[in-house]
Amino acid sequence: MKKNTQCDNQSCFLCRSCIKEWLPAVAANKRNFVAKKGQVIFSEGDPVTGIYFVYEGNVKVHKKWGPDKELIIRFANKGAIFGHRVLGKQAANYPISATALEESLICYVNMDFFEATLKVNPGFTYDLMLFFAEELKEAERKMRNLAHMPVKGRVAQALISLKEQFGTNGEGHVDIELTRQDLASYAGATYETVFRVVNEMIQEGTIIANGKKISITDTDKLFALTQDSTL
Amino acid sequence: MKKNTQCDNQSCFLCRSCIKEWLPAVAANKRNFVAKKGQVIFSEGDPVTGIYFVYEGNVKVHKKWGPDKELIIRFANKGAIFGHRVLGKQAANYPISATALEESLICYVNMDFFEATLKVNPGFTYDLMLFFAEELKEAERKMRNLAHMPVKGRVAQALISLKEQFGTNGEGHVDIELTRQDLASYAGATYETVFRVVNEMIQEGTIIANGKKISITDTDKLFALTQDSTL
DNA sequence: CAATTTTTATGATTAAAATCATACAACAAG
DNA sequence: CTTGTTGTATGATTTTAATCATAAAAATTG
Repeated sequence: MKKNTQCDNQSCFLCRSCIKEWLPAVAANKRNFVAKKGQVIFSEGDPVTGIYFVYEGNVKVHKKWGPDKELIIRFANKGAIFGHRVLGKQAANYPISATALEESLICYVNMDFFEATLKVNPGFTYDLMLFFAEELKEAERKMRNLAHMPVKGRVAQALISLKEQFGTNGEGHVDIELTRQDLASYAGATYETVFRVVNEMIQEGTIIANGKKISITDTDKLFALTQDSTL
Repeated sequence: MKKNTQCDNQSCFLCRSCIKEWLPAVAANKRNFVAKKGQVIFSEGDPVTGIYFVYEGNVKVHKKWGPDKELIIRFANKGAIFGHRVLGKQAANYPISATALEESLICYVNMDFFEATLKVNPGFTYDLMLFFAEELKEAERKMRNLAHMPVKGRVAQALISLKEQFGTNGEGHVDIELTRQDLASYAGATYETVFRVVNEMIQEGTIIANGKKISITDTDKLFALTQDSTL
């Protein structure tokens, strides 16, 4: 049950994409820490000090609206980078919050070191650019979905994305346990609406849910919900 | 009234960010062409062949939903890059469509040359990455807005963004003429709803509209519409 | 393990925004 | 310059999803 308190210096986005010669510098400059379940790692509006990586665990990246609404932008799990939206700006603020969904081992490097890394590793800069391009493509798809796709489709899409990111475990259910509220925030809808929509999906035999454990039983039907009906 | 048919090799994102020594290569590889008003430059799903820049004019980047709905992701005007979401992938497809809103002078480079440019110009890669980071931050804000902000706020935000991007001309109105339908597609709402909301804003003295010419008369009031009321 | 907090569950009501319907104006094209 | 198309204008109706209200489980914690 003893957990690691240090990362292995080779799994995260940073260590994978920079040249080997730079790894000792990373090791010297990184700071590992454990974030407890529910712990806010940084909050929207906080001054930017550095960039984060997930070595183990799962972190939600979210953006608030009012006191009790939020949109979950993405989940950062093993290897993922977060807090990277603000680069090249001095004294900027994080545009999003990051909260651990489970106990997570986080790796942190400050901004100066991160910028040095970019300078020394053109390959890393290139990979980061590709990653951004991919995220942007995805973000634009989600924007379109939020604007035009009904909630049921968005929930279906959310489940598909979760399955893609987290895979399925031995019992066949998507390997992440989210509260219905978090699923709702990820789909961009309210808890109640998502609750109803999930029930419909269960009724229709598209998914099976046992509390937070959700299995997709009819991938085609789920996928069909994400398509506009007119095609 | 004679218009340019060639760009000046110095104004667009590409020419501004790469080293001077590379400019002759750009000049040799670029292809300029004029896109007429309403002309579809490429369409969602088309195979990717290269990257585009706007030398003059205005291009909407949009994503369809069904036969008669779309979300306008952004407008690309003087100097802007578009069609850049898909990089590092061979044989991918454009995830969005690009349509000229007015007669525009476009500059095109094929994918091979663009990737060569990235290799030879680490500074360009870096700038492109920063640009992506900025766009992503903006996209995430828009996602949150689409999920939680009412239409009126989204229209207000759309007008503010348009003013930021296009400025105001001599008569004080935002220097872009959009159909109400395009404004609606940009705000992620229907024509009718936007029509009503714009009328409200006029009534409330926030903006003045003379057909497609829109002036912002009360910036504070407009801005207030984009904030969540609970703060 | 009792107490508190969080999460799930579900019906009833309301509000927001989409859809439908229709008319007219402006503009482009033959 | 008349005809078709595109954009504007607006009321009525319907749909979707949010809000409100309340209860019961479940999970966490002192």
